[in-house]
Amino acid sequence: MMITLKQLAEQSGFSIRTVRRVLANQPHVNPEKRRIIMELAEKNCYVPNMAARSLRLQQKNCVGVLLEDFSQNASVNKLNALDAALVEKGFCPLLGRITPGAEAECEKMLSTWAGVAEYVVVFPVADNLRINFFQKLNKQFPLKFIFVDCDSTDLQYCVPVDRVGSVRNMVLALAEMKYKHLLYCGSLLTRKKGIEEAEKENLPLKISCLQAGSEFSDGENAGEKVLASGADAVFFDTDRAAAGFYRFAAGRGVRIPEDISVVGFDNELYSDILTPPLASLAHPEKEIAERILQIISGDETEKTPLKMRFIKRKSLKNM
Amino acid sequence: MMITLKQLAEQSGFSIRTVRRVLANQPHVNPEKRRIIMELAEKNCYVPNMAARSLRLQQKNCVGVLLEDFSQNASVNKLNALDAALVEKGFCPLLGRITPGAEAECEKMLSTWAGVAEYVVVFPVADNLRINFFQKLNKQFPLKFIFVDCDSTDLQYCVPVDRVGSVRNMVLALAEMKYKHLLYCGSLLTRKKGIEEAEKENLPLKISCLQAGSEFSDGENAGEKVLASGADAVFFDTDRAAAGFYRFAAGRGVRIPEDISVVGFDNELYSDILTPPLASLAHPEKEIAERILQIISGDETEKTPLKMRFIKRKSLKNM
DNA sequence: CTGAAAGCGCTAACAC
DNA sequence: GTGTTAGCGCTTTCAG
Repeated sequence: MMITLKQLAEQSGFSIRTVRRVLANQPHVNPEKRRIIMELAEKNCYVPNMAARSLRLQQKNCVGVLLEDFSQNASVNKLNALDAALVEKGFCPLLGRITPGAEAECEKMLSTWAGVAEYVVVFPVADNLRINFFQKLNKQFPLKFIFVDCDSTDLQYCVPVDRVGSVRNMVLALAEMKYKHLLYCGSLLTRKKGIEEAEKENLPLKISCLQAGSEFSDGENAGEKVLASGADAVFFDTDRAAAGFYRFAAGRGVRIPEDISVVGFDNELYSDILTPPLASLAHPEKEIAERILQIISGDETEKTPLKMRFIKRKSLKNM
Repeated sequence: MMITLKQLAEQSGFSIRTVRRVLANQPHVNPEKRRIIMELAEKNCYVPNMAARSLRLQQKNCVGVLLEDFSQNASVNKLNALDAALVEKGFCPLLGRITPGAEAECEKMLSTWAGVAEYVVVFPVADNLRINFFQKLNKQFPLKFIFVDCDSTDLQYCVPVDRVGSVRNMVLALAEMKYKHLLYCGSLLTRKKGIEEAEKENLPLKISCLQAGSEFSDGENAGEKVLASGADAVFFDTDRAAAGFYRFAAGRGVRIPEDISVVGFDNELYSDILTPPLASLAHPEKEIAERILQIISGDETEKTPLKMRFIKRKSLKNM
């Protein structure tokens, strides 16, 4: 099935060393012999065995990627950007998942990564981080974990994303756009803190809060209260919740953005497809991938938290 | 960094063989020695080296997964289902991408999979399959390719999905729901053929076709012509195109499903979030994953093409 | 019950 | 220019 150097050596009549020289493009080989060996290798589709190579060189060219959720929270966008960056540098992404409640399976999986991967990138659903579990992993496995978008400083490597500051900046931007009254509808800590940071600025913008969940149905169910608030703009925990509000609005004949403007969070794949396109805070996928590669390459220079991008779309006025 | 069996043997004073017995839970070890070795291994977080293990056992426990697109065509749903199934059986998914135009990089990546993976699952964007390239891969690499949702019979392993028959059945279902006039708006071959198959049934349902692309903007731009057709139901190539029509409808005050019912294709993550929720043909992700695992496990029994599920939602009448 | 040793495929130091 | 050989960490056969 898989031809080896040794077999190539036997079949060609030359030694392993010479065959190796040819296949590794090293000098000091008789051109004629080189040609013969090259042909033989191509004919037999020689491909080096990665397991043997890793073992011998003591180098691991896989990078583990751990996702909590394949369908939400724009994690797929991050995976996409990271995958592209990894492959470009010759690394192979090993895909895994952390399912809350299935920690044992996760550990089993990680143990099969030892020896082929050195780093493991973890994309946790933030605000939902089980720090203890990750710290245990950090100690238990001969793997270097890189935690993305996670505030703890105890963990070996981190790619911090400043959600709080990004929310704050978004609020400032809304104030600049002459909005009068912003309602925050949600319950996630980072969003709340960002709102509070913005409040400290004494903006000419009234800010009020409505406690609600972060799912589609939460946004839909909060609809009446959102309207009752009299706000001219509403910010939701997630694009999902914002999409729920869209449905409520459609049912009630509420016009977006004429009656009320809407901002979501995560910039999901569908945000642009909704009508009107939903303004949202986008994760800096590219920059995250870059940082991760810096860490893996050993030149970890930048440590400042990354910012999210405020994507203005037609769910805001004058877009 | 990573402790080895040999080091464990040296530190404990016993032989590699004995240490191995303990760690592999094999019998015939003095209980006291077992205890000592066990403790030492735990203290040092011993994890077996996968590269060495693969090499020695000549078995590959990674499975490559090749995606064409991370954001469209519900490929993420399939990836999700496959990943879950693979991990459950103790396989590690190796993630890769096929970018049209970047075949060379794809080959480079595949060559790094040799020795750690035996099978590679390919999720091509159907109707867009570059058979030649895949056949070349099949010959060139010591890897067994499993092509999902792909009609060619020349390729070693296949998990066929009967798109044509599924479209046909969807049309029959619409006829049963008393629709009078269905418009197919698109250009993809499998959809067209499915429509043709349905036409052969002489249904009490007028069927007409409108040539259009499969992207969001295509659905949006086709809006006027769709209305002009007088159809009471329209079927698009993709959910994306259907979502484009939603936007047109919102702008023109066209009510879905009162004025016209809509059906998409792919059952994207957002289809349920649109207002009204978009009826669509869903890929049989779970069944695909099952078939793939059957092939990998060597008991390839079922060969009949899988069917897609017609997901009825409120973009249809009386839902 | 325990240990010595071979070998998976690859790489590279060392000879000639 | 070319060949021999040790060894990465693990598994297993064979001897004691």
